[in-house]
Amino acid sequence: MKKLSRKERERVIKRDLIIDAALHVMQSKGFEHATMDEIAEAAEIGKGTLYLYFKSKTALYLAISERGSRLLNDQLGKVLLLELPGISLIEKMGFTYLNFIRESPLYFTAFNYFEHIMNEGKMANTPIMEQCEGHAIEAMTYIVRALQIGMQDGSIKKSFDPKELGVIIWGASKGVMHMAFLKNNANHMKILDDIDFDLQSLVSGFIELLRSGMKNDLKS
Amino acid sequence: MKKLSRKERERVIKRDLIIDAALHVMQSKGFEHATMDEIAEAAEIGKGTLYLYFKSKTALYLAISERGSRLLNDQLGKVLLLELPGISLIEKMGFTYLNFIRESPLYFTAFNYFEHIMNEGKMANTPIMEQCEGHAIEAMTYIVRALQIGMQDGSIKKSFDPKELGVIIWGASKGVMHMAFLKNNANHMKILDDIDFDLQSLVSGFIELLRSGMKNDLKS
Amino acid sequence: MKKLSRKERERVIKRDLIIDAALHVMQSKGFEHATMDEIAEAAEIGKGTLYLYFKSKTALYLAISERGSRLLNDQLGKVLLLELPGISLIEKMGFTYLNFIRESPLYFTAFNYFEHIMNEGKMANTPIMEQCEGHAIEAMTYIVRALQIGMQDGSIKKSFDPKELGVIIWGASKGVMHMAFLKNNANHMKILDDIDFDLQSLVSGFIELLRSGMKNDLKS
Amino acid sequence: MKKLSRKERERVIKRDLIIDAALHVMQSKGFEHATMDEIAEAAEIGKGTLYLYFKSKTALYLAISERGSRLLNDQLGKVLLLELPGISLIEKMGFTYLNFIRESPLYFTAFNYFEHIMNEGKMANTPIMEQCEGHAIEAMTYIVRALQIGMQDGSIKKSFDPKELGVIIWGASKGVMHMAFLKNNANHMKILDDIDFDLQSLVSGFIELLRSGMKNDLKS
DNA sequence: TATGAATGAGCCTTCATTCAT
DNA sequence: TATGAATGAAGGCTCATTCAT
Repeated sequence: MKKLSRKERERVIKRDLIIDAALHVMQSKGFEHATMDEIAEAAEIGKGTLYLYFKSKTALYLAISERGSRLLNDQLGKVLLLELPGISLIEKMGFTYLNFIRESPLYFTAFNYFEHIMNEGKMANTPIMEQCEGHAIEAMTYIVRALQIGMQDGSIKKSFDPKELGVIIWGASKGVMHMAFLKNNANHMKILDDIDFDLQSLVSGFIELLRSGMKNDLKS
Repeated sequence: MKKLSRKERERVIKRDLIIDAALHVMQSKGFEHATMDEIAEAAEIGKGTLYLYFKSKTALYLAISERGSRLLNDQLGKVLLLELPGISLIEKMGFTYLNFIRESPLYFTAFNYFEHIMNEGKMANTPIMEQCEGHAIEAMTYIVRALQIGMQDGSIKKSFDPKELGVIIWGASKGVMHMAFLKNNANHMKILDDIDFDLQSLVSGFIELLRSGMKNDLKS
Repeated sequence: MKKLSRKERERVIKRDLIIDAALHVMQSKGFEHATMDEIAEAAEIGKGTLYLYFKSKTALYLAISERGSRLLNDQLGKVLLLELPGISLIEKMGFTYLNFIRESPLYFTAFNYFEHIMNEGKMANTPIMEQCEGHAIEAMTYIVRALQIGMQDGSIKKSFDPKELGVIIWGASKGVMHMAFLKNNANHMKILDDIDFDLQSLVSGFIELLRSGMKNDLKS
Repeated sequence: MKKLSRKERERVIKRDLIIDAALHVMQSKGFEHATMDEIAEAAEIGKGTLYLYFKSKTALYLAISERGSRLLNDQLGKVLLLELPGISLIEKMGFTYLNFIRESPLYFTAFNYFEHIMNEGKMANTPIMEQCEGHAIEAMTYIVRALQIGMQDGSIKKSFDPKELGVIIWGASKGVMHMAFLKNNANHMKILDDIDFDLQSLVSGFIELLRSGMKNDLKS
């Protein structure tokens, strides 16, 4: 499509390396305890340079979220191309989400950060914010499309509004993922010790619950 | 039961007034941007007095969460006493949660704060922290009990492990509530504008989804 | 002499109990980390009551110092009554000081506190301050008297000015005691580990040094 | 020896300027009443910059002590190179110490602060702390060496253990210096008014006392 | 473009002292 | 006389952001 000059290409690469470094720092220090100094050092650049690439700490965090949701959307988009009944698409999307989070759990935190920022009304109308929001809309759209396909092929009940159901599934998925993460943490709640589950089994159960709940039981 | 002296009663009342003030400040400033100075001023007490009642900012935040979950548990506990099939108990609990959050949305944020603190491992072994955890366990127990009742009375499938299903429902509920809040906020995502829903309808849909998913379809 | 009413006697007793408690708290917390709250609690009185007996934290500290130097002076005064050559009186006073500090090391810190306060010019002209200063003058006087006796009975060189020598001995003694305390502490300097000494041996050496230095060698 | 880059040299210079400023503030406010704000203002830098050079208030204090003891050791070390009997070396060291303190009395307070910190066990194992301790050991070593020389050349009695005697001299010297300072202060004890002495005469007297006490009287 | 020294607003927390009861 | 709840000044420290080189 558009051709980037060498300078521009180098800039994009460096930007990505900074995000890599930022993710690395957050893995050990936690999302909000990571300082710009540490990130700059980890990226092996000066702090001033860091600010050349990201206008603020928030912008850097959002860039992480943006990258994460972009990568996730790539995978969700491919699921939608499969020749499967709608309900199976939803199921596949669920496991796609699960695997993505399992491999890069930090993005999960980053997504939450994006929503936090949006809620606070900060950085409205900035390009990065709009990109993030665009990705969120895209993800929602994939889910809604799969639901619509399912309602048309008869695999999913028509009693739900597809958009509303999309929001429900999206929200509920995040909640279940969050719960699973709590257990994985060193300082989780005692109650979770009594229950034998992990990320995989919890999400599987959740997807099975969804499947049963959405399934069209009527003979047509 | 136990009789508190006048001093003790006054102390409890004042403590509650401080929590009220803290909640009020957070409504305008947001949970983490509220400062101890502002809270003290809102409570019309000196900053030193504030520290007399709450050893740290975190302890104050946790006290808010503790109060919230205590109030919620009171309501959940009463639901469990109703003579209803298990699946209806779950449904009622869902709406109880919904209404509680609608009336006191700040507690929702406070719950999340508690989990955040627990995850970070701060303040482990403090009384307030253990109270909060106790409440969380209690809430989970109410859900699991309702599920067990439902499995016995035949209103809920037996294919799920009740405890694991409890975790799923608990997590998913929080996720859906969170989604609904995003919409209610002034700076919500554009995608949510296209969809006609509110807290009520979204949770209703979610509960209906749960109901269908858990319902025992077999003739016995 | 003067007769104290019952009220006055009780007040003196209580004052002493508070000083006991304060000393006890300082033993564990250290002189400057002891708070008025802890001291009041240890004395089993209210904080307000504490302020009825001592106008300020500094006044309390000075009262400790005052008691300490009063007790020490009592002992020094008795030494002066002994029928001994002056140089032996000095020696005896040195060991008296040593034993007093060994039995009640906290007074040593209290003495230093008094000098600290005096240096800062705080609380000048208060009764307690003047009492403390009076005790210090008294202690100095005992030393000077012993020196004068020694110079008269020929046991001590006359080449020194007795008052100046008194100041030297007084200051040097405190410095040596301080050094010995450093060794007794858990976190003392490594250099002190290489040397085999304790409070007793160090002070003995010091007194022997003094004795030799002051001794009159000339045949008269 | 080692070559510092321009940046490194500038940093060292600035660090020294900050220490100068800190010393200046302490001259008027006293050691512990000097605040980081005041010191930063006196150094004409921001508070953040101050923390860039010194990690904590304690670290700054220790840096002052470190500089002081380094400067003093330089002078003590040179004394040891002189071709003089041991007893004269000790005497010269005494006057070296005296003059050093007279010219930079604040270092005297700083030395005491170092011992205070060491006693409390704070900041153990930090580089600055170890430097300070190293300097203290070095100073002690100079004294002990001079004593050993004196015992070998016959100018000092062999009846003392040189190390123990070193500790005694070191401690006693500090005590006498301290006493002399009390007199110089605006709010000194009245008793000192009656005595005609100053830093110089007091220390001279003390050194004469030491000399007599240590001198070898035996004809060899 | 790259740097990193400098900044300073802002926060939490402590604790001696007061005073109404 | 006794109390202890209330106070608020004061201080140390962090860290995102800027800017001169």
